[in-house]
Amino acid sequence: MAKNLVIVESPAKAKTIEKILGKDFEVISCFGHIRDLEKDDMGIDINNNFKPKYIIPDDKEKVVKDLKKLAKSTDEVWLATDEDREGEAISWHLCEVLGLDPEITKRIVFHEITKPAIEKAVQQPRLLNMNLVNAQQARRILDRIVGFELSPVLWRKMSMRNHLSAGRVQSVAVRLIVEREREINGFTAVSSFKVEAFFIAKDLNGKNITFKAEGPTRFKTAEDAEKFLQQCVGAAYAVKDIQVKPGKKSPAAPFTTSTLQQEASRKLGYSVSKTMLLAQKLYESGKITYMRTDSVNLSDTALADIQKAITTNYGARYHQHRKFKNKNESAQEAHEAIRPTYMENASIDDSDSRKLYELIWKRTIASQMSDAELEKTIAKIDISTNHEELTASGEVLKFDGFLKVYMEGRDDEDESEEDEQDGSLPPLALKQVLDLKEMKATERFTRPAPRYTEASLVKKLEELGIGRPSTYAPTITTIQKRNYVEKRDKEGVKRDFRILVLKSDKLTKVTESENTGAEKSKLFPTDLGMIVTDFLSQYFGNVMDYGFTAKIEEEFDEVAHGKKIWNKMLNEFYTPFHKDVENTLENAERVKGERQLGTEESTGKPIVARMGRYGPMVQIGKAEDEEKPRFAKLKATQSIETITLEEAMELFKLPRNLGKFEDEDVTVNIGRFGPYAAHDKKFYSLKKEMDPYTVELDEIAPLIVEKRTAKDERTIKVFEKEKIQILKGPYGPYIKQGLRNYKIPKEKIDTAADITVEEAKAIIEDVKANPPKKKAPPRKKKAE
DNA sequence: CAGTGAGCGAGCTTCCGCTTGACTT
Repeated sequence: MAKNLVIVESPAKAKTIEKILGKDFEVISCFGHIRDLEKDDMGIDINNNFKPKYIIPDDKEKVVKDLKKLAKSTDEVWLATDEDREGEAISWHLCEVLGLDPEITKRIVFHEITKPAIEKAVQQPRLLNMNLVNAQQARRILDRIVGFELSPVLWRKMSMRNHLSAGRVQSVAVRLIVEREREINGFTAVSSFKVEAFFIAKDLNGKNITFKAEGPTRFKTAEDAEKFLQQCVGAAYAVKDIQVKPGKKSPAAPFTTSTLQQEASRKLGYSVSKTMLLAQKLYESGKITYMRTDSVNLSDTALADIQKAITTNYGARYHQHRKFKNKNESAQEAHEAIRPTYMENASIDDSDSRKLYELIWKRTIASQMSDAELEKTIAKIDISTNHEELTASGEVLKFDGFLKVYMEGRDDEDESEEDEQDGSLPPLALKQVLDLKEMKATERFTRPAPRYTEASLVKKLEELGIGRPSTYAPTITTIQKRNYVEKRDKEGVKRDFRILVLKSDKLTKVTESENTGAEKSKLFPTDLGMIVTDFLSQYFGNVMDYGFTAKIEEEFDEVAHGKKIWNKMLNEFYTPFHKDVENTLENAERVKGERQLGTEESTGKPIVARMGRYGPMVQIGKAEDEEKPRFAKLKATQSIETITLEEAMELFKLPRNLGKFEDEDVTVNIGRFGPYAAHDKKFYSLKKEMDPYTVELDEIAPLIVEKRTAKDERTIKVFEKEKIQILKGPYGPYIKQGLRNYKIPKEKIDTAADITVEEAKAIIEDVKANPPKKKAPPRKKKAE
């Protein structure tokens, strides 16, 4: 047994550190937090100065048991959890649980897993910082209060009330998406005319090439643009001025969790959870450093390693030492930036994670490479018939620098409308006369801000200081699981635009069309998300404010610096917050999100769109009317906020009766699992390309026949009387009786077709007697 | 698998931030 026990958070880290520290040290992982607030009564004694009640969660009991055993049989325990608020708290919980004295237990910290950093840390142990621990407790308790007081308000006040939730992070994330959607819905595109002239000139080899020059202004109307082009009839064009300016581009900082998620989304099309899953794999196999980090820092050993790789691969001229500073104030920088552990591996074998690894490798390398050097040329071109001038600009790369390896991607949000890459210009001389090929005035439209992708939402949250590297991916999963937000594509719509062309002194007009507004894999708010957001914003404006987290983070910092008492700070938050909760429970009406659409022509009955118990719907007539109201579910892409009366009426065309097949009616409707046809008490899902509003009987009939034969193929054997079937499933053959399925024992799988009634019955009895183990055991009620 | 939609109200749900495994009726 080693003399010293070092406890870290991550097992992969434990392995590496143990190698560095040698045989006197055993390094073990506690797998993150080992205690959490109890769930009953929120786990907080609010009337007793917010005294927390901590328990060891079921899935941590084994870890804690092992830690206790090791701690007992060792001379000294060292706490080496991460150097941030959470890490400090984990160390304190370890003291409490393992019976260590926080006044003497050695606490060590390092920001990088390198031999010098760790050896240095061991030589300079400190003690637990209780102020920092208290800041963490305040953070934890505040989040619990917000979550566990707001969620029940939703259960009481929403018409759909199962599994709803609210929280400091998730509710603001949903709000961002809701507000962006409304911004887009309320946006009106304005058009203007952009003038481009195409000239011909000789390049260095004497070959004619075409280059582009832009007009002086954008014209608001087609008339103004036409007037300008008319003025250019018969004009001569000459170069009036040439300016050449040097320029440069610098590489981006190495990856943090958030920038990795953004780039993997832009360049590889990965969801944030896919990125994190692959990064975890790379980390566990020792290929990259820790993947949940907000730091852009690189260790000295890494810097030396990177310099070597650059010099070997590209030459010394391509290396430039850089130190990046974090732009983000909320960063806690407990780790390094995300980088390969060994720069000599430019790629790896694993096919799943190779692309992500190469992205990390390139980004890391590029971050220590020279600037790219450019030469920007701007030429002004005179028009003889008026006083206006045209501008041609070109950019030539003089030295590629970091661009040899890597260029950061962009979100459409950052792009201005004219974002075409400037090409190179032919050599031009002052007063040179130019041949005009043609001049065009093209109608262009302003665009609303794009909807968020998962990754651009993470970027926004990070800017607001909301959430942490370990929670970005789970938060995005949560708001989708709660059905506040959904990820989907949107088809664009066709739009005409006008072009005026001046060629050989003749003006012509053409109209072309383009597809606009198409989006792929974007986040859309659901009706539920909008209604919940509106409700929370109305009654809990403070928590829903985009600056709320930043504000309380400042207070947590004050606690961490000993300038504020943690429970006093909590009390200042809680008193008004809880008053809002009580007031809302007492006074707020149940929310239906109702919107009037108009009246039904034939009867004069009101038509509304609203939230029902099973989702958004439209309703004709009122509940208190003599005749029952009619209901119809909204389609997946429709929303209460934007549906029109015409679209609503269309929904009432279902169910449709298509006529008879084999003497039974065939009806078509949309159910819980999408469009289906019903025939002879059986159901058939419609194929994706079939539209339930227009589909015909002769398209449904093959569906019915097809399902019958598929069922025959799936069936191995049937015992009619006992209602037992032996069927072929995706995991192999199984037995079905009534609605329940039973697993066939391994030794009989291959001869499933030979199973007799008696054998099948025996298997069923056997499974019933020894039910298969469930994934998660049912929650234990305390026996005390 | 594929009805529903009012109101009453059993008993249920819920947060954020640290960390990884378990698992195919």
